[in-house]
Amino acid sequence: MSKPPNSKKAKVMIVEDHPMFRERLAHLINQGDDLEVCGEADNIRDGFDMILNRQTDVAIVDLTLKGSNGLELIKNLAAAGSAVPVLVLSMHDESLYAERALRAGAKGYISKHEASAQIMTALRHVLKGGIFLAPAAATKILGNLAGKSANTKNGMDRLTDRELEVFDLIGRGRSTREISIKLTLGSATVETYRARIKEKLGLQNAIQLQQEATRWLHDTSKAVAALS
Amino acid sequence: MSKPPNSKKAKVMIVEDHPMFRERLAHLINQGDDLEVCGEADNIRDGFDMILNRQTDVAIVDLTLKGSNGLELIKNLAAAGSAVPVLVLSMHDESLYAERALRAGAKGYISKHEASAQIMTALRHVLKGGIFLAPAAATKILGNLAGKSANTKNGMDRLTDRELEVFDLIGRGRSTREISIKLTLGSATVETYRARIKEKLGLQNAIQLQQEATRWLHDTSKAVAALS
DNA sequence: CATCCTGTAGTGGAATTCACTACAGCAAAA
DNA sequence: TTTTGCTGTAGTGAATTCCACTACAGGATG
Repeated sequence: MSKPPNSKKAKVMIVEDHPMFRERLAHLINQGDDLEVCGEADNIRDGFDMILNRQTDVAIVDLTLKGSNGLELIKNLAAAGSAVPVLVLSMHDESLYAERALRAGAKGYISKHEASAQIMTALRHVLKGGIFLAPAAATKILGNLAGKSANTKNGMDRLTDRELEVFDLIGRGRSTREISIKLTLGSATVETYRARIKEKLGLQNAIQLQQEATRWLHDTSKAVAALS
Repeated sequence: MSKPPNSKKAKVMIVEDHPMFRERLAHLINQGDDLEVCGEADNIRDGFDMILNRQTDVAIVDLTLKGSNGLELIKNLAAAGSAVPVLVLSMHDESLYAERALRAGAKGYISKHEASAQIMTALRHVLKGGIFLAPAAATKILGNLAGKSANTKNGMDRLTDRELEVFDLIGRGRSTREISIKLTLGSATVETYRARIKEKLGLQNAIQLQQEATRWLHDTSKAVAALS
């Protein structure tokens, strides 16, 4: 591998499946004199391999990759004993995901809606070993850790990672069978998740489940509600 | 900045709420010698004003802005008699959105997952007056339009009273059986309505039907709320 | 009058949903 | 250090629903 021996720059791995976003990110990273992109991936497999094989110093990972869940990648890295700090990027502001990401082993969580300077700040902070969290997410998580009472958690918070993944797919209109294929599971397993989700969210039947999921996806990706 | 005086650049308006994405887009647009960014907005209000006031030649609009739906912006533009062609950007690949966008008056629909070159191609195509659609969405929509060529009413308008009634109840989460009871019909009859609705709206299966109905109800109730 | 559209309904097989049960791994609790 | 509880995974069989067709009558339309 031919690489400049002079590099004191920290190596950053990008795992992100929106080309435009990735390009911009790469550009910003390479612009400073302290960071350089050492690889880009648009799926968890490549991301995983590259992070482990290229002496990565820090990784910036999108949670919602097209093939599968970025959470998966983070868990795999942790399981493989990787010490590479990970900053999670997400288009959901929902601190729901922030908590899950941190639990999975990420060192930071930032929304794609943030200004680029803010994202770079977060990246550098995480590289230095810090934890980066947006204020909103931070208060929520801290609150959760403090309160700790399980019954405080309402609705969606109670869903496990896997359940949430299935819920999301349901909202995207995927049938049980499609979901089972996508996640490489038996359809019986997906059925179990559906049943558990229904139970946790207090839904009566498949129709309500479908509706809740559709609405949830609709509402979380768009509308933060009227300014009234 | 070498700007050939003989060639007027087309003015592009960007309405997109992810800063990183917007920056990259602006950069790509300004890079060529045929286009230039004439404004950027991250919400529909600013977007609307700027498109109308700055002799915009083409607009590129994200469908999922925070605060509200980009669809709204497109409809408003159409209502205001604007002739500015709009290319819709979306992170949903779902062709359901593509159809809605075109109906609302957009001239093109492209996913954010596409490569940047592809997006620029789409933008230029739309600027020149063309319609740009990804193959998947195209086949679906054309299929819908094909059968009853030219002048059939679009979408919902084609539903008969009874069908609309059923559609509404579906959106409210009623099962086929519940609907049949509520309307004092045989459940077989309701099934027939479901089948006809699916056919008229070009829906593939029960899941899509459910989703469409849910969304429709959601949208219309939101519209009603906006009026008051 | 021939046809299309709409409201209503039936049939039978394919597919999905649902209510249970099962079990292993792991973490928290006792 | 057992025990308990949650999570991820999967199976079974019965109940329900979906779906593709077919059917027919009363209007509207051409």
